[in-house]
Amino acid sequence: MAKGYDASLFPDGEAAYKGFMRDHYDICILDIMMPKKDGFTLAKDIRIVNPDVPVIFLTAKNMKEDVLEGFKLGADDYITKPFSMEELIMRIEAILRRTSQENLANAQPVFTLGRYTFDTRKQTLAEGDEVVKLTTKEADLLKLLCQNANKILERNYALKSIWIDDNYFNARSMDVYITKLRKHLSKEPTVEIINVHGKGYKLIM
Amino acid sequence: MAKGYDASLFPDGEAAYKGFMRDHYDICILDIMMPKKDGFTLAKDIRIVNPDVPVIFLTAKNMKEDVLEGFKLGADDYITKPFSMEELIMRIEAILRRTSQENLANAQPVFTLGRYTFDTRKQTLAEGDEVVKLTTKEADLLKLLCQNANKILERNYALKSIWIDDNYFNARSMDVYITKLRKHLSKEPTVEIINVHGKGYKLIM
DNA sequence: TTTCAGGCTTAACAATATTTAACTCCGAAT
DNA sequence: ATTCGGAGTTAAATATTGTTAAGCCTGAAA
Repeated sequence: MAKGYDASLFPDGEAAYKGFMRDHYDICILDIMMPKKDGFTLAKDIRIVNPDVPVIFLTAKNMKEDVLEGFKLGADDYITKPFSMEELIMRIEAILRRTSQENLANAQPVFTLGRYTFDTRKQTLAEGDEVVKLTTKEADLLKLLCQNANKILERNYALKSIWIDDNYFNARSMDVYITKLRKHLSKEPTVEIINVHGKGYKLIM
Repeated sequence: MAKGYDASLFPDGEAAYKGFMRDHYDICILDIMMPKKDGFTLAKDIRIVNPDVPVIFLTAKNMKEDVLEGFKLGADDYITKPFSMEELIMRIEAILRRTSQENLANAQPVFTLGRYTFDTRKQTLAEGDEVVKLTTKEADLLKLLCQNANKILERNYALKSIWIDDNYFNARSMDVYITKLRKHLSKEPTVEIINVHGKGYKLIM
């Protein structure tokens, strides 16, 4: 898609809900007037499952009550049609700028994992004077886990990000790398990679 | 001031700049058309000193170029006059919700259940030195119960939150997990999960 | 160009987690 | 007291994850 975003478009509220449950999204842009499930209802359902994902409402209506209703549901912004694509993109970026502190974590080249020090650039895991070289995949996966420390790293997200394609075999491959990372980190009991069944993995530290 | 905010109002851009340098502000709402120093220039000056403070532009003009210009300067929102005070407040709160989010949502990670200690992050239930690993679903459900301790946890809510869909089979599944949790907690008579017929469950402690 | 080692994937099987099923029990309403 | 739907329990079935090792590919050394 243009501007380097990877986006999904759904024909109605129910399809959007199913899509949201299946994959990871950084932001939701909901049309209030949608077939089957309107934007407000969809936002409520999404909030039950994920209280944090940013939501922007999109509507032709310009009624004050609707705008207030939207913000009460925890909207991050509210755009009335007609609007320019530039403005929508600007507003999306304004929100993501605040939301994804990943940019900060992304920039971070070195993580401290208990007694270990993980250097993402050198791809090394050091414990005192003992330095272990990690393979590229090991380092990529550990980096993602560190960036999402104490939060869930979704399978889909990790697979798409490291393996590009999230098929069965790549998922098995990822499991293998989780095992390897657990072995690498096994000396440090305060650091743990736990599985979140059906969702992904979480680095606890 | 109304709504519990502590706000300062400045007659022009220069006064606002001096005010900003003197005191701490959580958010800036800048009118673009101001005497002495316009909103854009002021925003640039503020950004030099503080790249993080949220900025909202306020203007009578509705020109696209202005809006885009504002967002390029790192605006968090952009409101055109006339606007209602409610909407302004809603938009301010939407931004502050994101900005001042020191993981209030993640809230309490550890609960004490009589002799047991439940760690939601590690998904463990500890009794002295004996630590039991809970499965994801067990931990999710127990967490919901703890968050609603001594209050009723409604079936629908729990199902939507953990199982996504609240159909018959998932309700049966939830029953199974209630049984498991009761077994896990069986050594502690002061903690009990009771059923509220037709409504849900209540964690008594 | 051939060989080899490292890195990654695939396969096979083991262990866990979750759902479904079958049946029992209980509480509220008639 | 009877009936019915929700709730409780256990076990089997299914799905997901964990682990080990074999196989395959590729780039660097010989």
